[in-house]
Amino acid sequence: MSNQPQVLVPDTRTRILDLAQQLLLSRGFNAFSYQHIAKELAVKPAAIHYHYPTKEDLGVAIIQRQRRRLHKWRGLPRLTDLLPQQQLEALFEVYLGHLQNEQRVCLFGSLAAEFRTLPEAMQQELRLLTLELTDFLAGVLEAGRAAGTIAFKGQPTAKAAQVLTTLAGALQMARVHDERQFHMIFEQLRLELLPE
Amino acid sequence: MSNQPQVLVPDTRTRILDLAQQLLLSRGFNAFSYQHIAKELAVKPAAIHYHYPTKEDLGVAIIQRQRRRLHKWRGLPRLTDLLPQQQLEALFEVYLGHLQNEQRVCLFGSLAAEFRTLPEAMQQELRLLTLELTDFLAGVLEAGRAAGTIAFKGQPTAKAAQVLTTLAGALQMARVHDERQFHMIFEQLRLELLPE
DNA sequence: GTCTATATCCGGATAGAC
DNA sequence: GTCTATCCGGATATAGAC
Repeated sequence: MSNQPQVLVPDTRTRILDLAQQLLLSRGFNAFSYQHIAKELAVKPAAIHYHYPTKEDLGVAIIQRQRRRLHKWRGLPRLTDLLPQQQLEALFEVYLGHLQNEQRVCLFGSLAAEFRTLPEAMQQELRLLTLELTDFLAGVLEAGRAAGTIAFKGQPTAKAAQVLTTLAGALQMARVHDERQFHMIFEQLRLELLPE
Repeated sequence: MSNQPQVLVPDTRTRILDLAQQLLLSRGFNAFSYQHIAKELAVKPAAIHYHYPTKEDLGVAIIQRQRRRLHKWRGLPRLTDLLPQQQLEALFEVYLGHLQNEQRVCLFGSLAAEFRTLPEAMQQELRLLTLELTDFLAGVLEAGRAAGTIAFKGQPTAKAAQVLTTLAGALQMARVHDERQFHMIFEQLRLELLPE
């Protein structure tokens, strides 16, 4: 789920975006500043403003990139060739990755709490991201149930929304407590969806 | 889940706490200020500092009051006399109440995202609150399963943690999208836990 | 218990030199 | 593309009058 050409050191613009996303996920949108980024990258805040004039631009860019990554990821043969239950496992792996990156929260989980304080453009992008993610998962769940390898009651869309909010919440739990809380919830999900 | 004596107009100290909690739930901890509270209550920021010297004091007071309310609520005969599945429904009602109050998020869902930016004392109080809530729900689930009226696989503690994070996440979903998203997830939960 | 006045700091953002 | 310098607003917080 990385989309860089083989460049060892990304350009400044990308390094800003990478770091901003890291800070967003670990501190929230209102609690990170251009100065945080500037200090870490050893540049001045004005340089950041050159690439992203306003904080809103920066926030929007983060979410849009994540949407592009999702689209690309959904289309990878490495993913589309998999069986539904394997695609579900692949999605689980992404969330496990969040946990291990010391980030411990996904974009939705980071932005939902302060949603009402976000610029309109960011709100709209986040809505699109969650809709697209839900849509993808609903398709996987439906196909898995048809094939008899994924189990759940009710409508695929409802179940997909439930699973995604649970995963987001589980990452938040890991932040408040520790990894074991996440794995507890995680295994509970797996137990219910993928019974042998 | 209200613990005021029959006073029509609460004292300033309480009005501050009430409003601060409302602001916390709707904007997050870092995005509300003493000035917001002061303007709404038609007093000056210095008056707030008199009652709660620092913002940390205010934040801690909010969580501690919620913990006291939970303890009181758990012990009410109106609750303890109920059957497990009814206690579960009563808990669901609390979350439905959040939704209808235009608040649309619980304390955990509000604070988890910016957790790392919170004062240590608030972090500790929030940990205690979630532990106590999980403990309560785990007991209800276990009793319900023993009585054959609540259905779930796995350990009661794991299921309790999963249900609570799902509820927290569902409220966040309602904020990002609309109430229907919440009800979808909500009915999915009910469908799985309380089958007829 | 609430006010005025103020100290201090940090946030996002812009102008213009290099 | 990055810098220096600066503006402006808003944040938490305190001192001391009333």
